[in-house]
Amino acid sequence: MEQQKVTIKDVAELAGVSKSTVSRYLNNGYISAEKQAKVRKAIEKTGFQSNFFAKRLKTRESKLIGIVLPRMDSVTVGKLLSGITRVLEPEGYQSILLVSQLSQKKELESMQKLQQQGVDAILVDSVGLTDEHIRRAKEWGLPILYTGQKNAAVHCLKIDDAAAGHRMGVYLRQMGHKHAVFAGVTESDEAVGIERKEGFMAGFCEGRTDAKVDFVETGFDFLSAYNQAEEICKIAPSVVVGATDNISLGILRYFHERGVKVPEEISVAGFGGYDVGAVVYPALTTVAFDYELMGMKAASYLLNILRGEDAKLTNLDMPLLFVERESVQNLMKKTLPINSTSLPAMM
Amino acid sequence: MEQQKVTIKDVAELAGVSKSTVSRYLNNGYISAEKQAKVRKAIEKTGFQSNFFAKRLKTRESKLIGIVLPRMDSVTVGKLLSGITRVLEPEGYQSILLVSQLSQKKELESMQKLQQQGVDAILVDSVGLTDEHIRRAKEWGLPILYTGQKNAAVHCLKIDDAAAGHRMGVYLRQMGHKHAVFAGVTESDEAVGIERKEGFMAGFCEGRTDAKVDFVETGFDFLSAYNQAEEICKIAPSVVVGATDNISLGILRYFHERGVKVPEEISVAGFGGYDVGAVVYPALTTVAFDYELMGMKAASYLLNILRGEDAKLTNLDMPLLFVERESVQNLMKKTLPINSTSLPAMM
DNA sequence: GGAAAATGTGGAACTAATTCCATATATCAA
DNA sequence: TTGATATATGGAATTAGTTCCACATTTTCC
Repeated sequence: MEQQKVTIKDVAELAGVSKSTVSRYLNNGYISAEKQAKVRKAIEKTGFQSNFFAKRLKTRESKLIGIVLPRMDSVTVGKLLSGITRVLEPEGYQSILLVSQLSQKKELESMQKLQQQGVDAILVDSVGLTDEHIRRAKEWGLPILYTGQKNAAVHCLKIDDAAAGHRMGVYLRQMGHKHAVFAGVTESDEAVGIERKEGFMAGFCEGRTDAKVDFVETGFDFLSAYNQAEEICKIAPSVVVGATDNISLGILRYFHERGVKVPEEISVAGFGGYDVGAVVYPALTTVAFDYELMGMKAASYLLNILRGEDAKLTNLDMPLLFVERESVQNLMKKTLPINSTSLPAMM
Repeated sequence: MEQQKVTIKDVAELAGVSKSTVSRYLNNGYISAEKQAKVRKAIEKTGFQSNFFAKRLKTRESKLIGIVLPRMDSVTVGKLLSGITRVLEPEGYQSILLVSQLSQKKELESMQKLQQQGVDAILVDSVGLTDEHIRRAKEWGLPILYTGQKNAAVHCLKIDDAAAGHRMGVYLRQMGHKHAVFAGVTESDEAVGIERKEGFMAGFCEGRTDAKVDFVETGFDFLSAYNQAEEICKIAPSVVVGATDNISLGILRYFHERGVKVPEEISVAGFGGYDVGAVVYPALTTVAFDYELMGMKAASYLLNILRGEDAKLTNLDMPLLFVERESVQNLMKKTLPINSTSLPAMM
C-alpha cells in the first residue's frame, strides 16, 4: 500500500505544531503569526499537497461539476463548453465530462455516474426531457440544470427560437423585402419547425399587409435543401430564409451552380452557427445563437442554485447575435453590399 | 454536518453481517452465497451507494483522467475529445477537462491542478513543451502523455506532417500537375512550416525532373492568404496548395471574386479539417487529419502506460485521411470532375 | 484420525484530512 | 485582584470506506 509522500502529520511534526493547527493554517486562520510562519516553512520544505479525497470525504464538497453533452464533435457544443468553463474555472470548479451520444438512455446513465462521483451539481445539454429527468431534479439532493430543452418543472435554459425568427423577419422587412420563402423543417420539431418559423412570420409581416411568405419543407441537411432549391426558384421570392444554416448553405450552393447571383438576383439568410457561413461566397447573413454565452449563463445559473440564491440574480434572456454579412441585398438602397475590402471575419 | 444517507455500516447492520463482509461483497468476493444474498437484499432495500471519496482515499485510484486542451471552440479539439472519450468511457474512466487558452503558463497550472485532484493520468494537447513539462513527466508519479508536440524524452503523439505533405504531393503528381505554388507559413513553425512543406516537395517531385514548386509565404489566417492570392496569380501555376485549409479557403475566395474558375483554370488543395472545406464551392480537396482517431490512440496509449504495458501494444502511426473533392483537376483525363450529382458529403 | 489447507467472518487498524471540545494563556474591564 | 472574554492550541472523534490479521469452521488428503 503505497502511501502519500507528505501528509499534514509530517508538516505538523516538522513545524512542531499539531495537525489541527496545520489544518487551520490551510483553511480558516485562527493561528498566531509565529506558528503561521513555521507551518509555511514546513510546507515549503516538504512540498506538501493536500489530499483531495481525504479533504472531500470530510467536507462533502467536490468542487466538481458534472456535464453531460449529446456529442463532442460539433462547434455548437464546443462553444457551449467553452462558455461553461469560462465561468466555472475562476470559481475553482472543474468539469467532469460525459457524452450521451444523442441517446436518452445514456444521458440518464451518465447523470447517475456523475451523482455517484460526488459532483456538486450537474448540467445536462439534454436531447429530450423525460419524467425520469424531472423526478431526479426533484429527488436528488443536488442542483441539476437542463439546457436545450424546456420544462417548467425543472431548472432549464433554452435559446429563444421565436425571438430569433422574429429578429430575422424584422431585418428582412427593413431591408425592403416583401416576398420571402421560408425553407423550414417539419413541425414535429417544435423549436425549429414551429417557434422559429412563426417568429419569422410575425417579424416579417408586422405592420404591413403587402408581405408574403411561402413555405418549402426540407430536411435538416445540406443535401435535402439542395434538392428543394429548384422548387424555391420557381416561386421566385426576393429572399430565401433557411431554418438552419445547413439549409441555407445547400440553397446557396444550388444557386452558385446555376449561375444565380446572390444577393443581386436573390437574397439568402439563415439561422445557426457562425463558422461555415463566413467562408462561403457570398458570406451568409444569419442569426447566430451565442452558445458560448449560453454556456456562461448556464454555469452562472448553476452556481447561483449551488449558493442557494436560487437563480434570481441571473439574467436568463439569451441574446441573439445578428450576423450581417453579404448574402442579403438591401432593396431600400439599391446598391451592392459587396466589395473586396469587406471580407467576412473568420472565427 | 450533514452526513450520508446510507453507509456501508447501515447495510451491514441490516444484513446482520460486518462492514468487512459488505466491503468484500462489493469488491473481491470471498463471501458465502447465503450472506451474499442477505447483503444484496440490504443494499436493494436501502439504496446504498458507495461513497466515492472514502473509497478513493484508501484505494488511491480515482478512475479519472485529466485532460488539458488549448481551447474548446474548435472542431479539431472536439474531435480529439470525442475520440478520447470513446476509448476511456468503456474502461470506466472519466475525464476532467481544463482549458489552457493557448497559454503555456495556464497549461502547466492546469496540470498541477489535475495532479492535486488525484487523477490517475494526464493527457495534454500541448501548445509547446518546455523543460518543466519534461521534468514533470519524469518526476510526478503519474503517466503524462503529450499530443500535438514531439519530444523524445516524454510520451507523445503527433500527426505526421511530412507524410501528409508527401501524400498531397504524390496525389497532385498523379493528377498530372507539374507546376505548383505552395502557400505556406513561416518556418518558425516546424511542423507546418517545414515538415509539411518538405514532405510535399518530396512527394511532388519524386522521380521526375520537370516538376516545379514555388513558395509564397502567408499567415495562418484566411485574410492573410486572401491578400497573397494576387501574387500567386502572377506565378500562374496549375495548382495552389495551401498549408492549411484556412489558407486554401482564402485563396479560393479570391479566385471566386475575380471569376477565376476552380478547378478548370487553376486547382486548389489544402490540409487540415474536413468540415468547412465541404460546403464551399467547389468543395476543397484536402488531406484531413483524423483527430478523432488521434484521440482514440492517445487514450489507448495512456491506458497502456497506466497498466504498465508501456505502450508497446499500441500502433502509433497516425493515418491520414485523403479527402478528394472537387477543387483539383485531373490533367491526365482532361475531363471536368464536377456535376450536380456528386455533391460533397456534409459532416 | 489428525494434520494441513481452504474458506468465511468479524474486529481493529488504517487512509488523510476536518472539526469539536477542552484547555491554556493573554487581554481587559470592574 | 478577580472574573470575563478573546485568542490560540492540541487531543480525540469523525468521515466512509478498505484491508490486515486472528480465529473459527469446513474440507481435503495422507
